Amino acid sequence: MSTATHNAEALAQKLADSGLRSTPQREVVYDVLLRKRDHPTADEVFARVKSGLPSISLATVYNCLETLVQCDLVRAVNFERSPTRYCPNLRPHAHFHDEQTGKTHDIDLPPELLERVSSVLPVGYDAKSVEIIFRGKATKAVASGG
Amino acid sequence: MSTATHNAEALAQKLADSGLRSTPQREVVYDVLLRKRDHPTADEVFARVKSGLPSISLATVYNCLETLVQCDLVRAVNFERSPTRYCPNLRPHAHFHDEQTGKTHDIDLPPELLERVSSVLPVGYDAKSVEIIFRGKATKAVASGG
DNA sequence: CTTTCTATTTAGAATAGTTCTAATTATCAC
DNA sequence: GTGATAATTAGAACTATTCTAAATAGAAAG
Repeated sequence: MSTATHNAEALAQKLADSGLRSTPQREVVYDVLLRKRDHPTADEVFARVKSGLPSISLATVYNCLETLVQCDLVRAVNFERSPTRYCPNLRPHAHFHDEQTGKTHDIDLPPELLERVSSVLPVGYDAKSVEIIFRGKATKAVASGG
Repeated sequence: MSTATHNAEALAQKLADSGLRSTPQREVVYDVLLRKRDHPTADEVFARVKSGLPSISLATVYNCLETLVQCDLVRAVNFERSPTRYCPNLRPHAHFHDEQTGKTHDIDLPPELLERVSSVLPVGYDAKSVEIIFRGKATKAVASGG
């Protein structure tokens, strides 16, 4: 079984779990995110998706991205007020935003760190998620742009 | 010397450090942020400022807020794509975003925690700032809404 | 395999927050 | 005061996103 097929099946499963259907649009959008993990914006996803599915609309791309986020297959990442970026990395990680290049890098986190961070919350605060964003410059060429 | 006067002087000093002038608009905007630390949006700041300076324009409020952020007197805080909120707390702190109420709470951080978090960055990543955002619900009434 | 029902997609309009533009006003150095 | 520069202003413009209403597709029932 090809990787694309495998992804499509995993996607179909996750969608079904939420009572949603798998569609060509959702498959292609998800596949685009998995293929090039450079934290594209909705517009960029739209451009990439069109090569495989020329008739897709931007509204659908937004819909599909939103759906994938709801199903916990994708994370939405925001830096200030720039367009939302999408990230299929489900491992615990922070984001590093390179202010010179505009690129976004995933920074893997040791699992105990998120616990340590969450432990600073006073009684009465119940966090569902923690997000860590670094800003600065990456002085070396590194993988995973965006 | 009153607190407001003290703040105004601290502001004037910080502005001067950046080669900028102190103006009534900048003073009032800053004062509004200090008076009620509930992470207001630009619109909310505008509404509050107008009672003291009815002729101020929204564009000026945006300009002043931007200036204060540049001078490191105020932090801009973004949650997803909702309007930017402004925070005069300069101590190291995270933000807790209560999804039920929409309110934002400051979470003070032990200074070593930010170092610990920054220490996960691989060689080649030079972070100028770290931001930590919690999302969830605050189960008890607590100070510092917004 | 048609009908029915609902989910999904679509194009384009609408919205919201913010930034830009060009003109006016205030302030500083002389 | 005069000229130069900084700051403010109203309103237009912009951009990312969401909404709307109509068209399409797919599953389920018969």
